[in-house]
Amino acid sequence: MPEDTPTLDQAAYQIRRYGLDVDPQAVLVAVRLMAAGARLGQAVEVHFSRFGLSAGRYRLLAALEDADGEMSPSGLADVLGVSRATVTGLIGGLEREGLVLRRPSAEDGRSAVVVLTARGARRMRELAPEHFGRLQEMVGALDPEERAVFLDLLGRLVRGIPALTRERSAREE
Amino acid sequence: MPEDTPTLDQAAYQIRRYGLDVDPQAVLVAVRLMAAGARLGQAVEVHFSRFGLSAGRYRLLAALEDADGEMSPSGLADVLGVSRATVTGLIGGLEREGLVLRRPSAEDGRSAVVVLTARGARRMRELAPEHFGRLQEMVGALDPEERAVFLDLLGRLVRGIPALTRERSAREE
DNA sequence: GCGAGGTGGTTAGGGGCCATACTAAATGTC
DNA sequence: GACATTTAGTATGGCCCCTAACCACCTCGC
Repeated sequence: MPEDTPTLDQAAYQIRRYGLDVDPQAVLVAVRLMAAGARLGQAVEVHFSRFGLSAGRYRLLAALEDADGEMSPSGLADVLGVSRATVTGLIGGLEREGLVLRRPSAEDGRSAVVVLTARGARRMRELAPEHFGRLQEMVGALDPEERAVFLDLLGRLVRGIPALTRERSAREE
Repeated sequence: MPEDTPTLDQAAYQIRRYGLDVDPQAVLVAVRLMAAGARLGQAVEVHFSRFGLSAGRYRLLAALEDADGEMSPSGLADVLGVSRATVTGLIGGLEREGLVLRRPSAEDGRSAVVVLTARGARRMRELAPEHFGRLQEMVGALDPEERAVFLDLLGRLVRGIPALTRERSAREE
């Protein structure tokens, strides 16, 4: 699984196979971004597994810290951009490890409050230097100006993602 | 889950909480790329589900086309960059749908050959116009020069991914 | 030949994510 | 106040991906 795949030629070949009028370079951007995302996602899981966490669990703990240590499950789901069911699963794992605990809400009988434990806070404190250090190292190949350019371009691509899922008008079938 | 999260301020805040000497902008690039990858991944799954496929299954069918319709499971695993076990699962799904079939290899008694069926080829032909069209649309916000810049920067970031998983030298603890 | 080690494929079990469907509690309406 | 609707959280079952373990087969060295 080399890292510069697919190539422009491969993309062009796949498009031409169906006689489509599509820019191979545009397709290449989309496909490479997907591949990079998948690759990065896997590396991040390996990275966090060293601390007994996963990417999702880390993000939940970080969100908890940002909220001064307390937050409801549905609030977490909103902030993390995942479903409530996923948050339930993440909390379960973190609670088993004692990094977080669940307390019923005083105001709302339906609601719960997820609390960052001292142990959870310590875990975050311990992994922070290495975590952020490695992230910085990964991005080190880009100078600050290039990073700004990348963030701009990436943001514009992200805003184009709805093109993949949007319903099309009827006459386009 | 807004699309410009986290912000530079949020990244800076999380870093400062531990008194680390890390560039917030670098961290932001890493985190945004992760978020974009996850977001794109989900959108792609929705996209492919319209054709009764998933991203993994589509990629397998495409790899099969590139190899003129026949390939061994382990060859597919190499090309797709996933484990052999994952390929076994993908083939299972595709075989149930009749898009692919499994045949024992004539030369090697251990090996199997995965064959793209006529139905599989037709499915790919049918979805191609919409698939590539939407990809192009997603990338439409970037002009060709910007796309080239993006591919360059993305490639350099991908080459930095090993920084996340690499073992560190002993004196760094 | 024949046993050792390597390779191909599958199974089992785990985690992350999702959608769907359910329960319990809060809220709105009459 | 009683009933319908909405909301919070969870359980279930699915897909994708992984690793580890396993079996069958190939291949190499003796």
